[in-house]
Amino acid sequence: MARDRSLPRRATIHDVAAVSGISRGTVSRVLNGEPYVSDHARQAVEAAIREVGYVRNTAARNLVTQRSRAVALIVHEPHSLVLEDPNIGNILIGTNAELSNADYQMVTLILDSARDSERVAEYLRGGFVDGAIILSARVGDPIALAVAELGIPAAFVGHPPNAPDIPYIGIDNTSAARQITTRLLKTGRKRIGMIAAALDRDSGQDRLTGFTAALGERFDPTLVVDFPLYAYDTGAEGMRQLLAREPAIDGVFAASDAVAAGAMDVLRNAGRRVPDDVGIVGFDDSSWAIRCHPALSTVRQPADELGRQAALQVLDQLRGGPRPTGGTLLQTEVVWRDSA
Amino acid sequence: MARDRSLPRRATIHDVAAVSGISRGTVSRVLNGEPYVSDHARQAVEAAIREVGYVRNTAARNLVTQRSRAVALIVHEPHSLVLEDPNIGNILIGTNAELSNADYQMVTLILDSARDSERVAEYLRGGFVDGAIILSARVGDPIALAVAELGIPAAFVGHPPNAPDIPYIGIDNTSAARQITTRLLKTGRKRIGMIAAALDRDSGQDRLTGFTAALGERFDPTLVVDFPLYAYDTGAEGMRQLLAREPAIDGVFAASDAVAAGAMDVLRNAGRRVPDDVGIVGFDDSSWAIRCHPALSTVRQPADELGRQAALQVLDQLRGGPRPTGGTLLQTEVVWRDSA
DNA sequence: TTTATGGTTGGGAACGTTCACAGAAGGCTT
DNA sequence: AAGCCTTCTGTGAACGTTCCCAACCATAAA
Repeated sequence: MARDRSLPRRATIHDVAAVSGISRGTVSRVLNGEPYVSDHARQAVEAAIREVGYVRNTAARNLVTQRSRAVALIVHEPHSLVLEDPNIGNILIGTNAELSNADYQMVTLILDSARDSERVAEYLRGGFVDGAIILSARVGDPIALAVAELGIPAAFVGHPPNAPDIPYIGIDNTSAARQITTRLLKTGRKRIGMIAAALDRDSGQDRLTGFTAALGERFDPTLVVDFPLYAYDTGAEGMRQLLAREPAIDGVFAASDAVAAGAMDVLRNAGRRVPDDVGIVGFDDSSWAIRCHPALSTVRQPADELGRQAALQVLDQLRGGPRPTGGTLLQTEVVWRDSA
Repeated sequence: MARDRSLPRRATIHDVAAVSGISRGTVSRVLNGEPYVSDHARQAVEAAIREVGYVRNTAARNLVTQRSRAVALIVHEPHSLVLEDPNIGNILIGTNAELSNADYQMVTLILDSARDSERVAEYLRGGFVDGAIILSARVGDPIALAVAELGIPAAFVGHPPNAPDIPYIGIDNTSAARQITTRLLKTGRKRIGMIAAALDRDSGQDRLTGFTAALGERFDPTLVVDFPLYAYDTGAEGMRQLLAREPAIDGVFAASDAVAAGAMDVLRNAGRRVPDDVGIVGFDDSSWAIRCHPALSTVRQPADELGRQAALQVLDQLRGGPRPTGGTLLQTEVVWRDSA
C-alpha cells in the first residue's frame, strides 16, 4: 500500500485557520453559514480558503454529523426493463437534478434478484445513505419493507397496493384514462375496447377504472383484455383477441404506448387503417409515441417532475419536516396526434 | 437539530471488542481479512458481530484511509439525449453491476451545462470519489481534462479525438461500419449514401471512415450528409437531402438506429419501399431496430460489457495496477434483419 | 539456560471535522 | 459603577475507524 504516491496533502480546516489567523471553530462557522461571525472574520476566512484551495473533507464531516449527505435511488426492475421504460430515465434525471442542487449525492442502486435485495437492505442499514427514493415497487417489495422498518426519510414514485406507510408521488391514472377515453369517444367511435396491463399495480388498475368510467353505459366487458406487462407483445396479442371478439371494433385504449405500438402493427397486418378504420390511443408519451405510424395520441406524464418531487419530498424530511402520509398526484396532459 | 430522535445508537467496533473480549485492533484485523489472527479470536469476533448487529461505519473508515470507495459515472449529454440513447442505460447497468460486485459505490453524475462542468470538477477535487468513468466525452471536454489533471484512476467509454491520456474501452467503429457497408453492397446496391452524425466524436468519425473504406472507388462524397446528433430528426433531414441530391439512391448507411428510423419514415413518405427500392442499415441494435418496419439490419455493440470493462479497468487501477495507455476494443456483431 | 524468531495481541495516535462550552468585548440598563 | 445582555471567538472533546509500534508467548536454535 503505497500510501503517499507524492500526494500533495489536501488543505484542511487547520490550514485555513493558520493562514487566515482565525480559529478553527470560526472557520467551521463560516463554512456552514452560521450566524455570529464578524464580517472581518468571514472575509479573512474566505480569502484563505481560496488561497490554499480548501475543500471540505466529507468523510470527517459525515463522521461527526452522523449522516452521509447521500440519497439512494432504488430501481427495482428486471434489467432489461430499465431501458425499455422511458419514464425511468426521466425520473432519474429529475431526481438527480434536485438532489445535486441541494448538495446531496444520488447513489443509484439497480436491483433485480432476491440476492440483490438482501445486499441493498444491508447497504441501507449500513447508514450509507440518509434517505431513499423507491421506483416501481411491487406488492410486498422487500426493499420497501426494509426502508419502512429503518424509518429513514423516503418516498415512492408510484406506489404498489398495500405499500408500507411511505409518502408517494404519482399521477392520477384514473382521471387521465378517463380524459383520453372521452376524447376518443368524441371522434365518433362506437365500439371501443381496452388492452389493459399490469393490473397488480395501481397504474394498471386505475387506467382500467378510468376507461370504464368514461364509457359509462357503453362499457362492454367483453371488449377488455388484460396481460401482466406493459409491453409491445401485450398489445399485439391483445389486439388479435379483440379483433376476434369484435371485428367491428373501431376504437382502442392501450394501457401504454408500447402496448399501442403492438396493437397498431396487428391492425395494419389485418388490413385496418389507423385512424380511418380504428382509432387508437396510448399512455406515457414515450418515444414509442412518435415512432408509431401514424403518431400516437397519448397521455403525457411528467416523469422528470415525478423524480424532482420525490427528491424534494425526501429532502424536506431530511430537514426535519414531517413525513406526510398518502401521496401527491401530478397533472397529466392529453397529447393529441394522428392515431385517433 | 434533534440529534437523537430515539436512535438506538449503532454498534461500533468497540461494542464488538467488548462483547467478544478481543481487542479493537484484532477486531479490525478480522474485519479486513488480515493475516495474523488466531482462529479462536476470529470466531469470537464473528460471533460478536452477529450478536450486536455490527456494520462498519464508512465515514470513519474513509476518514482514516483517505478514500471513499466510490466511483463516479460521469454522463456528459444534453439531458434529453440520456434517454434517446439506449446504450447509456446499458452501460450504466454494466458499470453498476461490476462496481457493486467489488463493494464500490457508483455515483451517477449527469451534467449538461458549463456550470455543471465546474460543479463536477469541484466535486472530483473534493475527493468524493476514488475514480471516474467518463461517458460520451467530446473534444476538449473540461471534465476529462480535470480528471486527467487530478490523476485519479479513470477510464473512458469511447474516447474523443485528442483526449487526455486516460485508458478507454470502446468498439472498433471503423471495422464495424466497414463490415455492414460491405454486406449492404453485396445486396446489389449501386448508389449508396451515408447519413453521418457526431463527427466530433470518435464513434461518428470512425463510422464514416469505415463506410468510405468499404465503398472504395464507389465512394461518392456528394452522397454523404452529416449532422451533430445521433437523432431521429437527423435521419429525417438527412434522407430528404440525400433524395434531393440523388433520386436514384438505393442504399443508406445511417450512423445510428435512431437516424435510420428517421430516414426510413422519410423514404416511406416519398413512396420508396424498404428494402425493395432502398436498402438501409443502422448502428447500435437498440430498441429502435426491432420497432422499425421492416426490422432494421444493424450492428450490435455490447453496451453493458463496455460498462463492465470500464469499471474493471478503474478497479484495477484502484488496486494499484498500472494505468494502461491506449484502449481496449470489444467485438461487435452484424445483425441482419429485413431492412436491407 | 539464553537468544532469536515468528505468530498474535493490545492500545496510543491520528484522520478532519462539528459541537458544546467558556469566556471576552462592547453596549445598554439600573 | 455594576450588572446583564448580545455578539463574537477559541479550544477541548468527541465521532469510529485504521495504522503502527511495542509487547507477549511459544517454540526452535545456539
